[in-house]
Amino acid sequence: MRGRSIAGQANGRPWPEPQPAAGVSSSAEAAAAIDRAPTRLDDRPTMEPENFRALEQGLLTAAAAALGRNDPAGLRTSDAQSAEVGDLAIGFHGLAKTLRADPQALATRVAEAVQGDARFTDALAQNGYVNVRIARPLLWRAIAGELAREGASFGRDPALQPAKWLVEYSGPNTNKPLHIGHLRNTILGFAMSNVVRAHGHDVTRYNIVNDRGIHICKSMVALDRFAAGSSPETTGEKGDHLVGRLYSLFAKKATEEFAQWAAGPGAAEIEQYLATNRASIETGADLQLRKRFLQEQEQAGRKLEWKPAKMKPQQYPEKMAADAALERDYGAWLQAHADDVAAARRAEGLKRAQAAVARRFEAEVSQLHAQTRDWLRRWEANDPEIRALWRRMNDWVLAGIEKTYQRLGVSFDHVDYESDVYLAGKELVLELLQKGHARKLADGAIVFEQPGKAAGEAPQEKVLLRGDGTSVYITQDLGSLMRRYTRHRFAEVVYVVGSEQELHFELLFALIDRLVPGLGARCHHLSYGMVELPHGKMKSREGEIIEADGFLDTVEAAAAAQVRARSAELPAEEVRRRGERIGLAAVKYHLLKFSKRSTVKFDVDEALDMNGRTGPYCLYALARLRSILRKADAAGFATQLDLAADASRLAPAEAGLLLTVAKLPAAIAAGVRDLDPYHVADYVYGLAKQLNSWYTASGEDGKPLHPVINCADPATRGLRLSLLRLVEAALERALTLLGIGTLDEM
RNA sequence: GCGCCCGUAGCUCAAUUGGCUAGAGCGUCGGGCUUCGAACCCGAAGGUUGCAGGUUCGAGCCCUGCCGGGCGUACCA
Repeated sequence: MRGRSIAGQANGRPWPEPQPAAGVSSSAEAAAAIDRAPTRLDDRPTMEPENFRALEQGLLTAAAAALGRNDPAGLRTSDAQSAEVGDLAIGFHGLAKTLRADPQALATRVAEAVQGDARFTDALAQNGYVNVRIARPLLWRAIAGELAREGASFGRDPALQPAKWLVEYSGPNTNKPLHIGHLRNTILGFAMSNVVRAHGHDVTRYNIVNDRGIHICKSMVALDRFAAGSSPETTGEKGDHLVGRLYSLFAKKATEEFAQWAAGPGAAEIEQYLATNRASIETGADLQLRKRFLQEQEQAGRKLEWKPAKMKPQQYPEKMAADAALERDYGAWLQAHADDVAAARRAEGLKRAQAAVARRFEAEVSQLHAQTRDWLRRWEANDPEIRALWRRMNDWVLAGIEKTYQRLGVSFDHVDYESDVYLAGKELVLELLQKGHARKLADGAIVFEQPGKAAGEAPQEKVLLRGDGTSVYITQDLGSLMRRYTRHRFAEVVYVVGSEQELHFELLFALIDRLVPGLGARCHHLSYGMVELPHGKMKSREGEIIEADGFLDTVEAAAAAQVRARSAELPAEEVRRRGERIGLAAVKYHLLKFSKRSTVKFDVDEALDMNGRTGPYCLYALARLRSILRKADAAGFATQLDLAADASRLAPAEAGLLLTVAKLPAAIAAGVRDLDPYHVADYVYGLAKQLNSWYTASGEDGKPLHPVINCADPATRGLRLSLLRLVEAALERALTLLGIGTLDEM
């Protein structure tokens, strides 16, 4: 599993020509797909559309033909305005512009032509759109046929040119367990890789383990000095938790060491700092107090009014008077809070002094930090003793993290270790230098001039290689990216990394583009928002994190408690199993239901909530559906998909379900287009909701509108059972793409 | 300071990439279990899409300027 040596790997130049870009999605590709699709239904009326997409293309071609055009360029389908007016719509605003025509006139002409087409049963022209209803038998055969043919690969784009994709996600550190931030990354990345694969591409999943650097040395030193002999075997802890605890222990001991020093030999140094910086400290503290005062006032509805840009001159006197009053109150407030003022100044002074002195302390006084630095040097020098300890502790952590991946149900095809790749890239930087893309500073550092973003802004000098020849972050990423390219010749690569690293990836992609022209545009940063903790509600101190395993335990236990409450007779083991599934579904769906840019405010209560737009809701809809199928089976009814079912009996809600089933490929395509699995999460909920609504719908008399097992008419019952098979397949498929496992019973 | 992202219902978020009447969940109020699973369904109230201009047949989406928030701006990773 450990990555192979990369020695000599970077010698394969010159790099081969890049492959033609296999686009995420482009108009050219769409046009090519239209050309390829067998859509000339009007020429060959007996030909059946092989899938929903072909049906849409058939409609577009018919519309184009009605307007005297031989291809549907410039037209595309969208959702009908409502289910009452049709299944699909076409808007004519764009075409009207190029034709210098009235959109409504075009829509009317198309509506008239479509009326006479047996494939369509209704056409309504309104507001420059035509809303069309598709003949039910045709709709049924196209969609049911597509699912029957595609099976487990339902959702792919048959017109797609498959390409090689790499998706990198998770990126754990070996000094601590996974936390809630890793959880979003890992769930998002795994779902993304599934969605790209489902679209039809060849995907390789990558993980990158940050297993080297000063952080892991701290855990090692803590073990050495304060916990000698500890191991997962002796303490019974999960390896990642043990090492994480040692890392915290190091921080605690280092703080103690500093406090001791500050109270003794360092006291004079701190006092001196306080004396020299007194004025600045008092200003800083006072500013904070003023901010506090203004916040208090604002809550009471008062604030500084002086904003000349927004004021009319005649308002000036009034606003100035208001502000003056506020200032007077501030003076009084300060006097009333004299103790606070003194305390704030003391606290601010101490904070600054410690920050200022701590750096010197760490570098010159601290024994702990000295040992850590020494061990890092020995690690880099391949000291066998240090390497052995490092390897042992990394293995503890990785074994622990692997367990977390297993319970999450995520996996990788390749794992890179930074300890293997961190030296790669030096030669690439030298190559950039040779080719004139980078230059050398007086101290030997090699820098790249990243052009300024704003007009007139000076270019930023980015260091690619330090003066002493050592690598920085970008060096190793450049090396591993090139290594992956030479190995896989990928068409596209996706890095799932938080948005705070956008600049880094811009630089990385600009650099790789200099080495392999055109490659930069095929590298993507799936940049997602932060996971915020609700500070108010949870009293989470700064730096405190929610650790993944414990969090998952909490959610799964809460889900299990609900299962137990609902079905008391269930064996404990089954309660636990369902709790796991439901809890995981809740967490995963919560992390995927927002678009990627959105910051997720991780309210544990909200993630725990099983009602509303949640994972458990989706699981429930599917479990309910499966319950019907089970009972139908037991009653002796055929429940397999019947392509020849009489679709003319489809109720409106059922045609709607059928249409939604058919839109899974579009949701997947949108997910790939935006590099955001959120579209699939949105799809699942929409389908589940539609199913629940259909299920409970009743007529004026209060009787169920859509009985299945109790349906008196065998043909309708068969059709409904078939439809449920389709919905089941679509729900199962979409949830699986999100990495959410389903249940037969809840 | 500069750059990127964001600002939509009380709260949390969508909006088919510039198109039909801006939609969901939570919360609030009201209704629905003697028939296939109520972790459900139906209905109601709730919007000057931060503000001001501009482009367009058409703007939540594009442009400009403000206001407010987040992130970044390392020879850290």
